[in-house]
Amino acid sequence: MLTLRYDDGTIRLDGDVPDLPTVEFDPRSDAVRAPAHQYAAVRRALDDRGVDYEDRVFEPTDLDFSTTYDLREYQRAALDAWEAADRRGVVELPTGSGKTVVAIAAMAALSTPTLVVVPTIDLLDQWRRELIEEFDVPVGQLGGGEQRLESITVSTYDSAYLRADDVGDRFGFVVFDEVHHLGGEGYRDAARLLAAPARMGLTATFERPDGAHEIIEQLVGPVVYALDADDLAGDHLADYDVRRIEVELTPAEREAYDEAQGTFVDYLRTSNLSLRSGSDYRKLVMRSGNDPRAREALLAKQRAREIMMNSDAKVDVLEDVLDNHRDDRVIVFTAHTDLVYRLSERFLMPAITNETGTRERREILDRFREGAYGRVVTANVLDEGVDVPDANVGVVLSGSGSEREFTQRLGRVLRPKADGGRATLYELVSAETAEERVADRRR
DNA sequence: TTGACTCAACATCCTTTGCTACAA
DNA sequence: TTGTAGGTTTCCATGTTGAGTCA
Repeated sequence: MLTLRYDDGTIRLDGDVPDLPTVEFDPRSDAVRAPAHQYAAVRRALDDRGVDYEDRVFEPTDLDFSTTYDLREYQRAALDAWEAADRRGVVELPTGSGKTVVAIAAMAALSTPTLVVVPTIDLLDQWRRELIEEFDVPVGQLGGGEQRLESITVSTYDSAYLRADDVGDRFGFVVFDEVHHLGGEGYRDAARLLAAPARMGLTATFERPDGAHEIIEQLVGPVVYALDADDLAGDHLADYDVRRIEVELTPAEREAYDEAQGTFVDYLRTSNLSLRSGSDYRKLVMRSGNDPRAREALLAKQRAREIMMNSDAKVDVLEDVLDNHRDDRVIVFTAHTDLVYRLSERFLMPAITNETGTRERREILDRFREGAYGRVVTANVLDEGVDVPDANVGVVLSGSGSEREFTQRLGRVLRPKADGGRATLYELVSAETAEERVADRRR
């Protein structure tokens, strides 16, 4: 009789194994194996061939999760689409639309041991609080200094990666929150080593510029349901405006920018390098390892970026914006920590960067939530994975060309307003610089 | 328990012209 | 004819995080 069991991140098949596409013979252990994430596919293939087998991958459990959530229409539709896709796939919904609720409803429907994987400790805490409240069962934790397994466990991507081969047969369902992270070289192994047949990914921005979302599709499943902010604006999210404000560089900034950008472009011209994609850029980075001129070109590009992103005129415009929104709740985003501290001093705003400790960060956000602070300035810290209180105005002083970053920042102002008011996101862009292209790219 | 530190991993990092192959 | 996608791999810099270690 054929037997399936979990063994060190793989599904081991002992007995008379038929010819299956997903399995391979492993000469070192003299056994036939499939990667653990192929468990469901192996079972399906055996069932299709009418093969009789004993499945010892999971211990039988007797769990009953129930939930009192009333799903909104689109959340129900997302759950149905995921169910119809064989309980594998990615739900793509904008920030603030209640992605968590979809996963919780799925957990209740399956009532099987579940692992929730999240990118940050902050999200780990949020999920645990929510799950404890919803299911009234002990919720385990992997990461943040704790290693405790329960039938519902929340883990960081790092800990899931470190522990996947010894917990891979404990969970029948795995939820990857902010699933776009799973495209990272290391993190994808976590998904490979887990046997969980039911898999759900949650994100607001599935596609990755490096194309790694295709690997996520193999490991979790394709996008089964997607809505963007415009689909929900007005009903479940605030209506919003995005306003781009062009600012001029000062003469001194212009001179320095043109010189630095010129050094970069000159190098490209004289070195037969054309930059058409991210990989061309990587070629340039590689060259800079042993070509001093390439290195100087990259450093010059870096200087040019700093000038256009942190120009004086942006700070002046920010002053006007803050004046016009005295009674609003404003989050200011930049790309550089130096500027965060400069703005914090000049406008007396609390600052949050990677250097801000957990406790101080929490205090600032709590006061922002209570209304004691009306504005906050940050670099990239609040883009994702942090429970940020409601704001209705965002000011992007500088950012990358990443569509993901833009979507996340927009999401910070989109939670529905009590008074039904509109949200506004300002984008400050230095005129006649590469930043215009950067800003176009992210939209 | 905490805080400070190091380390590894992840993400972004991009020009404006012309070329080719291929699909609509 | 017109529009668009193509290609690729190891480290210039900055920002951010989680894990681990040590006092």
